[in-house]
Amino acid sequence: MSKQPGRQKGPVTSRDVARLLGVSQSMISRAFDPRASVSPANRTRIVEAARALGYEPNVIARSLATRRSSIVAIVMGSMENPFYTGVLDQLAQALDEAGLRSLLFRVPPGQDVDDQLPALRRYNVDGLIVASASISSRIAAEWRRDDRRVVLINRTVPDASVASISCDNCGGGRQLADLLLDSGHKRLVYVAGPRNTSTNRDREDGFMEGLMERNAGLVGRIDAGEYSFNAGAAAAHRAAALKPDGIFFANDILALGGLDALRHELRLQVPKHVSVVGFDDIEMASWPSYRLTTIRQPVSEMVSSAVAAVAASATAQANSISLPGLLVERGSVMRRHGM
Amino acid sequence: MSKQPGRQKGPVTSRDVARLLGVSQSMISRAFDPRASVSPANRTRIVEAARALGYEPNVIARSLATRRSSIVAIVMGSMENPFYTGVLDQLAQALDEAGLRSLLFRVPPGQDVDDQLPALRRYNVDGLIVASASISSRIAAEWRRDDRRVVLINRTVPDASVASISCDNCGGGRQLADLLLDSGHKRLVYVAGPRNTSTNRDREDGFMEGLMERNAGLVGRIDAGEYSFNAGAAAAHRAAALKPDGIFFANDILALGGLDALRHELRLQVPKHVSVVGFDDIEMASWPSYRLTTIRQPVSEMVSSAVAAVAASATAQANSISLPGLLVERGSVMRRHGM
DNA sequence: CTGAAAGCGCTAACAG
DNA sequence: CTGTTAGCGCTTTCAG
Repeated sequence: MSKQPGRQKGPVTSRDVARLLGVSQSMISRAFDPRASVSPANRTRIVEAARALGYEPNVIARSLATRRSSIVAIVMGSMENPFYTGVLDQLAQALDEAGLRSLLFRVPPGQDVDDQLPALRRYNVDGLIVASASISSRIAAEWRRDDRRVVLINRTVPDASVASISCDNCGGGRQLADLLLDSGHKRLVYVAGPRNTSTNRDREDGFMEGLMERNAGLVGRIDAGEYSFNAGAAAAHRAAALKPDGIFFANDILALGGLDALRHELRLQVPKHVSVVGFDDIEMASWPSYRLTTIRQPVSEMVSSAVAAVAASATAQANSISLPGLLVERGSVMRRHGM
Repeated sequence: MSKQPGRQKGPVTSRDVARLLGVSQSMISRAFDPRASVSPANRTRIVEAARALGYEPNVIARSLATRRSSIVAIVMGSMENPFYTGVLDQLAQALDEAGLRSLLFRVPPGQDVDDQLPALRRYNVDGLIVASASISSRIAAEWRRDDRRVVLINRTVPDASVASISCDNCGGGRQLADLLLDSGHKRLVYVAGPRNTSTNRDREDGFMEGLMERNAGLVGRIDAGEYSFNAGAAAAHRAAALKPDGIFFANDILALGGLDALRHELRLQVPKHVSVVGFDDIEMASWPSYRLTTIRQPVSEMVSSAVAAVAASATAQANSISLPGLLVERGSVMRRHGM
């Protein structure tokens, strides 16, 4: 009936370690808290014993006691846009390196994030990184009051109290306007993404401002409706009717779809007959079949800022960061002479 | 000093509900367990009160008590291969629909999954879905003994006790061999992916068997080393030296890279000069620039089987499922006459 | 610096 | 069917 030493029933707990060493259980808990006071001698004794027994603090129990979990939720809307799969990949990695776990939370299209967020709270999630989805500032405030950070990637909200980090979409739009104008384009079309996204709005605003400053304008504006390859192709058909010499698609996936439709369905040459530019610089933009000139979003900086923000202490102030995009010129724009 | 009713300090707990209704706390716990016995009258009274107070059971506490979490970990190796981002997307959605949360666990390239798995155990993760990574059968057995299901997607292990679900890679390889032979190809090259993956091995085996059965063979075999666009391009250069009339790339991303290199760097026409086929049917394979003939993996079936397996009761038997792939013919293979 | 004790919020026997 | 009583494994005062 006596306990066999080597053969525990469950996983080893702090009490097992305590018993082995003849110290109190709370001591071994402290030994794993850097800021707690334990004599150096005991601390090393404890970590050694812990390793020997294969002890690791149970995160769930800790979470129950502390009300934190060191897990952050990544909220994702559609993953149709490859840009976000890149973000997700880097995010997961960065969080991991910061000692945080990622709970992936995929919002079905058409569903509102806000409704699902309370459910997340029950997991004691420490923070929220929202990419490719929106969130009401009321909910954001609730989380904040509860000392849980929320940061938006590539989306901004009016409420200044919620951290958001994004690319300078407006400035990017301007750069593209300048590029197209400088190279002599006269008949420009803008293909818009979903109308309720701030990315789309800012890119368009920047582009339009850039044009107007130089007394130029659009020959037309097409609404693609969503960010997808097929929507880009469909938009290209409608755009082609306008006989443009340059098209700015609100993002790369749209541009790629458009490019292919222009070439393979509309029998137009890009860039000879019409130039096209996009935004994001997803991986496929650099593939030889496309060679799309576009604005590169500084994904890794965005990701590390986001992780830093979510890991920041509660006292830290929520601020919005906007990082400049980089124009990368490839083969989809041609200099036009004459006229 | 008396408690104000409306103004709790923390979130509302089961005890708050109990107090309000004048019943025991355990009763309210039972009310949320369908299999527990509570008088119908009380049950409805409780759920109403709960809703009124905004009570929801705390998952962490539950997890501590039950040693389960309704969280399953998705283990992902590289997300470079777009095939897996599709899998991930669907997986997250399917798990969500099954009432499970997904903890995303990204294994850095070159790292071994096994080392990180114990860390996951501390989260009381109910199960493990491993995609694009390997796991030792020792670890798998450990989890299993602990009543936590592990299922592999697109990877098999010798040990029959771990569930695995994959596409019939071997059969797919055969189909491709037949296709290429039927259309009169004589100089075939196989471009291999990472040598230690079962996907690569099976596809190659199936392909070779298909060839040998018809007394055909390869004119060469190239090792791409990894599953990536650039690796495919590099492999295409080496393959071209062999003057092939048909190339089977071990998967689509390789094939796409190869296709582009063949056309834009090697100045070869596909399929006129050389046919190419891939495997997976990732989204880009259907893009007009590529129109790649390939084998479609039944991703949604694979995903739902995986979720079913991970949610299965402990008594359920771990079995391996292999689903047939579907040949989808597009424009990258040409019928060859003569000789 | 260390130990004792009181929770965190829930589940699960066990009596009644 | 319902209440009581122990925990789950850890953190955190509070004394010593």
